[in-house]
Amino acid sequence: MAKTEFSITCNLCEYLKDSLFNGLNPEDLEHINLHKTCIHYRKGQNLFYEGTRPMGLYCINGGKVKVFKNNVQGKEYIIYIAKPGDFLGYRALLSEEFYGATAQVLEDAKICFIPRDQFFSVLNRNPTFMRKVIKAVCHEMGIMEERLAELAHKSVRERLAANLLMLKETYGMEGEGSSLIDLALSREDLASIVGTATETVIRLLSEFKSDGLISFEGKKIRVIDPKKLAKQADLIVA
Amino acid sequence: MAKTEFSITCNLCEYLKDSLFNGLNPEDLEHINLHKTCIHYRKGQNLFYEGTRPMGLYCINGGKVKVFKNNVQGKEYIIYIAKPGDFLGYRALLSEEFYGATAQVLEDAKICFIPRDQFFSVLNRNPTFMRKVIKAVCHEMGIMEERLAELAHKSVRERLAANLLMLKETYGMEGEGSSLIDLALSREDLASIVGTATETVIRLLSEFKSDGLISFEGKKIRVIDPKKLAKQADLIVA
DNA sequence: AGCAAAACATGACTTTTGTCAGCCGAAAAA
DNA sequence: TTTTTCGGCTGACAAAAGTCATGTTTTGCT
Repeated sequence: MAKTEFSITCNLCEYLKDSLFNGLNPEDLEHINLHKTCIHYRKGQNLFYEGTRPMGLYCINGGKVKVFKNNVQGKEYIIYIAKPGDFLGYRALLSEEFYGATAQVLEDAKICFIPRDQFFSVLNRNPTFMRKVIKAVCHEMGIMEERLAELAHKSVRERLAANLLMLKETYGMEGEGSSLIDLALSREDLASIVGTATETVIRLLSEFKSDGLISFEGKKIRVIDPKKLAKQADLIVA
Repeated sequence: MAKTEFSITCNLCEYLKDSLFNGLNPEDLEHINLHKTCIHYRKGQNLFYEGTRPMGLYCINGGKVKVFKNNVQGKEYIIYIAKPGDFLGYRALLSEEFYGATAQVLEDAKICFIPRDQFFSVLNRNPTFMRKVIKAVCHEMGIMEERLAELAHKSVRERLAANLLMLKETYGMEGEGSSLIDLALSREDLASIVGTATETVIRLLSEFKSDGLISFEGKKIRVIDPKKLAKQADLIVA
């Protein structure tokens, strides 16, 4: 269970090109590189907890991490699932607040930690980088607004279908005519994404399956008919 | 129905102290001031529409504006309600995307418009201002995450109670022991905030009223017992 | 391999919420 | 002033989704 370190160099990182750090000048990237710590995490370990103070920024180099809020009864709502190349914990860091959610490793992960001060010093001397950060955060916010409206007005069936399509977009591995969602999600986690009860997800999934929209492959879901799924996600009414 | 201009100077604006522009150096504030246009809007007029390109930033100097998304059936979901001192439309402007929502005047308003280029030039030469913007946006995002989790797991009754308390915090005019929500909201608008049907809001409001939690004062709602309302907002189960 | 725990599945039932229809009263338009 | 429209309100009903109970399968552990 001991956290084991691993070593990697930022400017050689395979995810750099998709990351916010892409385009950062070499000296600043090296500054980040020298101060980061890279650690292996096992499934189930927590990166940070809701209500605690952020000490830095997490950068995912492998595996998957879920970020969720717990409600009074202990039920989870998953805000999002981070994959390699994603940053975690920047929201609270930048707003100078406590974490609003907990981050837990879903699949064994390799994660780099950049201390708060090092990140801020790079941020503060790079207005261009700042602009990129603003742009990214505002884009995220647009997605949030979308989800908010969806949650407010769509049925559980529609939301499940929409979320399956979303997961396919983000984690889909394309095969012939169908694509596999490369994420070992439990039904409970899926329910926490959709915002419903586990039993409801189970029932709807088996409906989708018998209607030939999806199939199960081990712990993973394969999307067979994205078009029909999209129909379920929108409104059947026309 | 003609839009009529009005005149105001930024550095004399009574809302400057609560605004993001507070602390901006005098030359930049004057730059904004010289390029802004200030217009009277009547109830029902639109500032901008979902799906169109942002041309600048709106700064509210009087009145109230609702920002909402329309779903397929034309049902609204109100993302938020802006009051004097608030900025509108910066999210899409900064993410360089189309507007994700529509802004419509709820109560006759006085609104200044700052063209895109003028705002960006001030932003780009003020890293400190940028940092303030990042901080504000990230704070907003935390609120969104909160609402997302609330929408996912709370019942309509809980959400209505929570939203009434929120509206009280933001628009409340304190009286002896009770506070009036200074916002002429229709039941339909309230339903669009809570994410439910108008009839449900009506029923719950009259329950809250007969339980002595709120009372009606013209078109407005008075919060009589915030404590009990908070109990309704959380979980009664304990 | 064998066992315990967790995840998945299904049925029965209840509760919540949405929808539809109709009514009333106040405000706006003619 | 009359008429129309709109917002608020209520009842009846249907549909959606949650809860509870129980059984089965899978997984992980020793």
